[in-house]
Order: sequence, then structure tokens, then C-alpha cells
Amino acid sequence: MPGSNPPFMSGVPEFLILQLLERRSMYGYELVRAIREETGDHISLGEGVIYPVLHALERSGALKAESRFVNGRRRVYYRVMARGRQRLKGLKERWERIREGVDNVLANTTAVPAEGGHV
Amino acid sequence: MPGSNPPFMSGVPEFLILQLLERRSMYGYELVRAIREETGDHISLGEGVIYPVLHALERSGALKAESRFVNGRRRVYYRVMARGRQRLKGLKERWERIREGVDNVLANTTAVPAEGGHV
DNA sequence: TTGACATACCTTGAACTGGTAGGTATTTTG
DNA sequence: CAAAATACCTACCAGTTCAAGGTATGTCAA
Repeated sequence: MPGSNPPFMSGVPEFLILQLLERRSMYGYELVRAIREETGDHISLGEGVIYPVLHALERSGALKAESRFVNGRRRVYYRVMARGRQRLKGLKERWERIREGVDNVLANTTAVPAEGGHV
Repeated sequence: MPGSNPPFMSGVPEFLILQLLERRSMYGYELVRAIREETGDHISLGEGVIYPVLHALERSGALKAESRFVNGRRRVYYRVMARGRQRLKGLKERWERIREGVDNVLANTTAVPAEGGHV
């Protein structure tokens, strides 16, 4: 089974990429390592995930790509544009909301029967 | 746009359903409201999301369904089985890991260059 | 009685997304 | 010279959420 869709990951690659690139411009291969390291090894994304997201973000105008040559190897650096910062802001809000929502349920171990049950 | 895939939601419906049902058995329509309320209105899932997940969880042996009649209306109550508790445990661990990973990156506004760099 | 609304169940189709696997090419290292 | 690391890329699969629509009963007001 090649696919197998792991839970809780939708939106995460895009989010992490934008968040990291907002701090400083990076190239794809660098992002792969950065994500593994900066998440504390909690999240690891392969190149097959990173590159397509990068390309989609560039197409949508969130990122600007710039090719540079270092040691004879090509690197494509990505820089966050205004549209990307906007997108990031929206994702951040969404993340907070969902995280709170889920954690609310997780915290509620003792579960009060019902809220509006008067009389 | 019918579809539109909101980020950060994959796995969340299944997770919330299992978590809530572990506390007490409920029926589908009840879960719809419970999720809205217990997440503090942060997450709202329609019946079109809940029912298919419920059926899938039952097929996989995570839940057991039991039809009851109340006020002439049919209700299908779901109860968490051993397989469901196992599944829930796995999801909980996954959620913690990803939440931590993402929050690590979010917290890192000032970005220390690298962690393990001795000498 | 009629209409509207809440309750309560269900299915289908579309859209999106991440993951795996595979592929190319260069530099560095042993 | 071979292997590994660097650095880029794409195609296909699978799984999921979501909106929309459909059925049926009970309740309540006009």
C-alpha cells in the first residue's frame, strides 16, 4: 500500500514551509532537513512532499523562486511574498482554532453531562 | 466550490468521535451537536462527515452499533470496542507528536541556528 | 389540516492532499 | 572508481473531508 493517509497532516507541510520561509529564504532540500530538525524530529517530510507544495505556492504567488548556483549545483531559493504572508496568517488562525477545539475535548476527561440542562 | 479541503482537519473527525464515545455511548445526530459544543464552537462537523466515519469505524470493529427506538424515532447508538480504544490511543499519540512538532516551529520566532552543534 | 422545523438517519460525487516510488545530475568521499 | 550525499523533479495512489441532496417521523403553531 503506497498511499495510506496519515491523520492530522493535511495542511501541515504548507504551513511549516511558509512559517520557516518567513524567517529566512531557503531551498527545497534545505527545508526537508529544517523541518525534521525544527520540529524536534516529530515531523519528517520527504522531498516528494516538499517540492510539489513549493511549486503550488509559487504558482499561487505566495512564494517567489530564485535559482542560484553553489558549488556547481543548482539551488532554488524561495522567498515569501505578501500573498504568502496573508496565507500564513490564515493558516495560523486555523491551526489555533483546531488545536484548541481538539484540546478542549481531550481535556474534558471528567465530562460534565450536559451544558444547557436546567430543571 | 463543493469540496475545498480545509487544512488541519484530516483525522480530526475520527479522533473526536472516538474520544467522545469513549466517555459515553452516543448516536450520530447527538455527536454532531456534542462536537460543536465540546470544542467550544471551534470545530463543527456536518452529518455528511459524521455518518460515514461512524460506519467505517464500525466496519473496522472499532465501534459496535445498537439501534434503539425513542419517541418513535430510530437512534443508532455507538459503543467503543477494544479495537477502538487501541485506535484512539494511536491517534492520541500521533496528535501529540504533530501538535508538538508544529508548535515547536511556531514558538521558534527568533530561530536559534541549530540545536546539536557542539564544537 | 397544513406548514414549518427539529430530529434522525443515509449516500453520492467532487476536490484536495500527502505519501511512495521512481528518475536525473552533480560533487564529495572512501 | 564506486558509493553516498546533495539537489532537483514528476506521476500515480489512496484516503479524507465536505457539500448537497434524499428519506422519514414527531412537534408545534396558525
